[in-house]
Amino acid sequence: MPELAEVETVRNTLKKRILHKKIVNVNIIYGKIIENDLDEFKKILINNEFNDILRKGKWLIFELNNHYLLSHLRMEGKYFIKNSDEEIAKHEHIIISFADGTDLRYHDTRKFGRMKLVKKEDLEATIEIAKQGKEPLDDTLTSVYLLEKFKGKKLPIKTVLLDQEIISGLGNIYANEVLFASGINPLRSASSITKDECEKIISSSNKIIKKAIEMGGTTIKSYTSSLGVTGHYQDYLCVHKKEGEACPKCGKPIKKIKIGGRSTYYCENCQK
DNA sequence: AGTGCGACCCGAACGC
DNA sequence: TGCGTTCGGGTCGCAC
Repeated sequence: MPELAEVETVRNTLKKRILHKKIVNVNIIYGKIIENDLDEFKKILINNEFNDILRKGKWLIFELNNHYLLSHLRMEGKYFIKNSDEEIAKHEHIIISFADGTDLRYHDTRKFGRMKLVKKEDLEATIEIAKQGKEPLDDTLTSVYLLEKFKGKKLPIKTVLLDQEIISGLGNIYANEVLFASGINPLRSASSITKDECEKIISSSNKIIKKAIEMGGTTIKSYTSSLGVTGHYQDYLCVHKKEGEACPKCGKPIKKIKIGGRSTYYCENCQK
């Protein structure tokens, strides 16, 4: 559950459930998720509380007193809310217990997610946050901005759309979908993209991300959030994971290739 | 600097 | 059936 839309869904659902509850215990089962010293991590969280949850790109930002907890779900990170007396399930790696007898549990089959505590004053300088580019829904994401970023880049446009320092929040699934919606061949170099095509990329990203947020995100693998929200955007995918199926526009079979080591799906006929 | 690629993980899907 | 192998997903770090 990798992308901006999913992270936004998690943010909204968790906000309703965990704010202003005193943290009484932290149980770390798999520590490599956490980038801080583990004792330090526990010490800062215990007796603290979450005051708000923010988001930047695909990073969740839990606001504590004096600190922020950054959390990146990567592919399969999930948060569950459970009663503290429930048995710890497989793949639950970090358990944050509240005074009211509930837990916030971080579950990650692939153990790819990351967490990091930073002091409040250090947030903006934190490399993971500082590097984030403009978000698809941000008004300041303009064709002028994209043209400037694409200038001189020989890399395929597909690869460049995945660069979080340029557009923050697009992952492999949506990059495939955005290029299909924009009628752009994923192999073209970023520098060959015209201003008009930049406009198309922006409007398609907007449309796709908005729809995906509305649908609770995409779920290639079955995903149910802590609150029973299931992503339904997969019902709207045009090309991703559709190798050999008919293109929704022209009916020719969808092709699958690798670009920069990543699966890329597109229609040769519709994407020039 | 820009670019390319392996490493990190492990369940699912695939091949035999 | 059961085994071994491959793949995928986002990001970092290292090598060129």
